[in-house]
Amino acid sequence: MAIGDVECCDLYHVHEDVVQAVRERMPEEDKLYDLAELYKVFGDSTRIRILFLLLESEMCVCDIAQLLDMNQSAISHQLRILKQSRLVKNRREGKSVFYSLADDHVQTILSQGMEHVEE
Amino acid sequence: MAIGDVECCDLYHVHEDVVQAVRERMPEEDKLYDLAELYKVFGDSTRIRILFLLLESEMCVCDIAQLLDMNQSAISHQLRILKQSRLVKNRREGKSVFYSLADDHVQTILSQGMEHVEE
DNA sequence: CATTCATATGAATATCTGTTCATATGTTAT
DNA sequence: ATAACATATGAACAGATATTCATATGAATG
Repeated sequence: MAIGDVECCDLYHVHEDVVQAVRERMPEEDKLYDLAELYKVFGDSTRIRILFLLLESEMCVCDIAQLLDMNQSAISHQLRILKQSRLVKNRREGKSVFYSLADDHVQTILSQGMEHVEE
Repeated sequence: MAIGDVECCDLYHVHEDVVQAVRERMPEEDKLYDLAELYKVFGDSTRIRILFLLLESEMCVCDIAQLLDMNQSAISHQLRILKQSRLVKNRREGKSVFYSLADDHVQTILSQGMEHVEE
């Protein structure tokens, strides 16, 4: 048994070259972690609904809260998470703060996922 | 103030036609919920790592557990979740059960997300 | 048929996460 | 400056979730 082989199921199902290939082609741990973190942000129906609203037009916190029938604080907390992930951006106009999607990428990811769900 | 208008921020930021447009173009609640559920599955680094392993080749539970240095039970639980979401499929070969990606869609979603992360 | 090995599953637990409540910050107008 | 309004934020709580442990199921082999 060569170094790098994986002993498994009391047999050697996976040979050294395959293990090497898998290990080499696996992205770094950090990237996989970040990727999971990104999906986690999409993985909440409140945030998904916010994103779909913003797909239509920019909105202030109060607009979103009313359209989703939720309280202002909850929306504000979620917007903070969305902003930290750079999925939305905001601009202040007087007392209001208007949120919009950060870039086209968000729309792409959403439609991609929607395709899968609609299958 | 017409029916359908949203009173907001003590002003009428959103007019009836905009509200109507947003409401009409919003996907159904059920779909948004399902979409969030889908992303939730991708939103865990153990499951992400499993998916990236399976991108390379099909593997039995034991292979995966060893490659990820986790115990068999944990992997089995996660594979169950992945299978319920139809992201992976499996086949039995003797005592082993081999898992693989359910379809090309999974790969597309993964690479899509990875693009965003790598920006 | 009993044993061994691979996988699945239920219960328990510790951790994480979303919402609410109370309150702070920041802006406008009187 | 003070009042009124929009938003942000911290603490607390309830509900969800990933992992572990113990054990069950299922298949091959002597």
